Amino acid sequence: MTQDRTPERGSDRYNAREAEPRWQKTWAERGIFRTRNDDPRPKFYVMEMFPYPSGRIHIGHGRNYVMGDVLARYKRMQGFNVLHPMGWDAFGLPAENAAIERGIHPKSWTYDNIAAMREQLQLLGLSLDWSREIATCDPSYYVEQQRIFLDFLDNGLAYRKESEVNWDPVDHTVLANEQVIDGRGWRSGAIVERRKLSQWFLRITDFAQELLDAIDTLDRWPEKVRLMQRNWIGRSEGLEVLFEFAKGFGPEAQKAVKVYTTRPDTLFGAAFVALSPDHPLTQALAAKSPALSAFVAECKRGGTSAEAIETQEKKGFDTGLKVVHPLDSSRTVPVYVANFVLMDYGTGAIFGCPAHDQRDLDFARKYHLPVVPVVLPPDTDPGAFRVEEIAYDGEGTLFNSGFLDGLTIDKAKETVARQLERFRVGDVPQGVRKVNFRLRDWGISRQRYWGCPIPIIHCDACGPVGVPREQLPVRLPDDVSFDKPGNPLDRATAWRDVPCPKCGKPARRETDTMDTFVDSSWYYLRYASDNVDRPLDKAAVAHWLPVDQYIGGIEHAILHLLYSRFFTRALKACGRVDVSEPFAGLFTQGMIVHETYKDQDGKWLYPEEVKLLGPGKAEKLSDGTPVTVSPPEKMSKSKRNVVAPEVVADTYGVDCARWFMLSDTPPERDSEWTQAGIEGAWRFVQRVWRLVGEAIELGAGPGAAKPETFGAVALGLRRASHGLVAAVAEDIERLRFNVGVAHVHEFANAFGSAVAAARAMKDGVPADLAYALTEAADMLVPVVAPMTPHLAEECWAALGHDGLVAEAPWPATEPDLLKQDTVTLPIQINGKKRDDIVVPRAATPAEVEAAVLALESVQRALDGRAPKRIIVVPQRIVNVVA
RNA sequence: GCGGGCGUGGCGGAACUGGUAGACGCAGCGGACUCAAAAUCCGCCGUCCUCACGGAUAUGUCGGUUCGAGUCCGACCGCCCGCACCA
Repeated sequence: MTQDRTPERGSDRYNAREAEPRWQKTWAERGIFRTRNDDPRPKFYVMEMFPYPSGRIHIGHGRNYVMGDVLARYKRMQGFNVLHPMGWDAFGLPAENAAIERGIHPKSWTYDNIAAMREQLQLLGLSLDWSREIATCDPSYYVEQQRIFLDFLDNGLAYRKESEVNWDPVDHTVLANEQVIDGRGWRSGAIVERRKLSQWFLRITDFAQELLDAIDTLDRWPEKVRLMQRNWIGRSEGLEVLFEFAKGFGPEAQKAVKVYTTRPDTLFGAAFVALSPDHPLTQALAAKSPALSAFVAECKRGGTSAEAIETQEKKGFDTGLKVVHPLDSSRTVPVYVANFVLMDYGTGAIFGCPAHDQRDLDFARKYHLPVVPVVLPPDTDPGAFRVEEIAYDGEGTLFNSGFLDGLTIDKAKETVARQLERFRVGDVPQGVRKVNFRLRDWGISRQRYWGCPIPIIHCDACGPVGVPREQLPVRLPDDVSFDKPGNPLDRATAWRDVPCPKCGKPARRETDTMDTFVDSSWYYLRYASDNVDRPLDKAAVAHWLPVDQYIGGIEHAILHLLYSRFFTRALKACGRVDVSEPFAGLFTQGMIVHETYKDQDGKWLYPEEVKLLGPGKAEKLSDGTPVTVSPPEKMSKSKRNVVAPEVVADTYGVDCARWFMLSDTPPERDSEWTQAGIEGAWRFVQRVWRLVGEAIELGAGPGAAKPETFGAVALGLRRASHGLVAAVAEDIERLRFNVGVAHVHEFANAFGSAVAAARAMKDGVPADLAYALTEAADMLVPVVAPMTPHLAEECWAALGHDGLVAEAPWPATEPDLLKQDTVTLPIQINGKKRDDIVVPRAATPAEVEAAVLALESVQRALDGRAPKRIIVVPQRIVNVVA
């Protein structure tokens, strides 16, 4: 294995193009990244969010894989049994679009893309266990997903209900919210209708409280993500209150309407009650009132987009009904239908307190309803307090509120709750405490072809029946056509029409498929099995989970991560796994951005079509015409500001790309890809190669005996070497790759100085320095191995080591070399640095003080006076207060 | 509107729990080597004053706590991100 590649000094360049494929082949042949479940070493599970196989990757996609790879390789060297898998999030809409637009079958489009992207990923030299590769579109993967669905069904975690969707009447398809633009379908341009369909839901809300509480335990997640999840779950504590209709002002069918409020303290400020347009009472009233019916229709026309909602005016319709105030039977309050009241939150009805809620205030001003303030801000004169255009939602004490006057908001809430719990309407309490969540159950039905089939057969007699497990998987039929709008599965009669498993009568398969978020909610469990064709292996899952470090984009902060957290809990409830939290550590990496270039005709140009002339200046390579350079943006095919990994590999080698991606910018921030940057990385790679060459030439070589004593130069180098090992270990553990890179650079400078010193010695290199030079190279190479693995292998072999550095242990450090015998203390006078002093590390504060007072600079500053105070912070600093 | 984060040289950024601000890299400038260039190596590189020694000043702005503040507290300015009729 060991080859003679001793670089000749100065003349020999490291040839990445030749070396990189060679080492990748060696790794693959030896299968060193294949992980065994029965390995006795402690486990470490690191994974990056798996990619959607969209076609080809650009270098921007590589960043998170490289970061995960550095950690995986480092942990292996630290003696862990590392699981570092890869797979494909392979179902989804783009494959169907390709089928519609280009006539390519989604399956072949997807698998072709997977093949191309797998090759590109392998080019990056990632230490992945490809034997556990999965593709979510493969029946071997989704068969288990169908079993899981049936388990959920059996355990009451999956159910069917009517739900509204965005329906495109031209394409005959359901649209996601983001596919609705200005109320029209993004492809057809048809006005989108809201249609009710019977769909499958997963009961994530059963776990709302647990999902919320457990966020507190995720101490290795970014605070930002934890906060986003808390907000998304959106717990609120409130009260459901029955408002009885006033005599002669109620509907016939019911005595009272139930509203939900988190501010029962403001009840005395109630000016109106408002119902959702979808409220059953509204529907009943609209049936008899054409005017109300028209108003409801108008409300439904509004778009669902954020902008549409934001700009939408508050509108109401006075039903003419009146309710009695729950705490003051002498008062009545009008009942409106209002466009801003949501049916699927709380009870679909609210009471409005205009003085303390901006939305209610806007509504009240429009319909000339009374605005009575009931919460008085601290230190405010009750006579002078007015609410005009801005509602007051701050702290204060109650007033204008009868028996609540003088209470704090919290006390008043409690008092009202107790009161209304005692009051009765008929035989039920008028008020009931209620916790509500913003989180809704997860609708997973998609009216699409390219997704996991829902294993259900609909029978007119038996209803929806689960496909018997021995008949799984329900495979997607290949023979479908995309020449007509709508879901091809609806027309695949040979596949669709089957007998009912229960009664045998003619029935039909469910033609909806699952949301692709289902596919990604459990794939990290699938990797745990070393045979992915069998059902989830509970023991393997228990062994590997939770994932120790998960790395991916911030765009998945809410849905994917919340769904995954739900899935582990739901599977646990079904007895399938024993883990609750899937990801112990989460890291969200930044994107790679690149300048964009446009020629004079406004056409986007690829970076390789452009010659850079200076900051912000460039010309077209082909004809020398000026090019407009715009600030860096996320790499995207449409703007052509992409760099292909193959091109980088060919010119500089992938180690350069890896090194550059890890350099300079903190990994959680966006990083700019530049020509100067990749060239800097190239210089560094060559520099390491040269330094190793110098160490081979000047050093003691492998197996040399360690000298008894070391001179100043050798000792200095040894301290630097051992310090490097310790520093970079910590940097990688903390995922601070940019700092790790800086530490390696710093060491390279020290190494270079020691080499120069060795060369300058007339009588040859002394044994102590020769030993230190070899040791320095033997430490530097494993330290850079996680980051530039190919270069490291080449150096490792050149240094005369037999095995692979990828399998070598992380270098051991000598504790004595990590601490200095003396320390340099900065000396401050009145907080300003005036001098330095070198003292023994163990010096007592009294000794330091004496030495400091003897300093000429201190004497000069004191000018004969005694110092007021001397602060000695051991091993840090001394401050003399004059 | 609500919530969160961030402001450090020409640029990316470093600075452990309050203890030498600007590590390291990029760009720039000067030098060595070379017929010349590339590569490489050495030196300089926040701002202002000074030939220099040295000094002053400096982490968005203003104030506070402290022997000492980039770091802690308060107010303000600017930028970025998330959520958004959730009662």
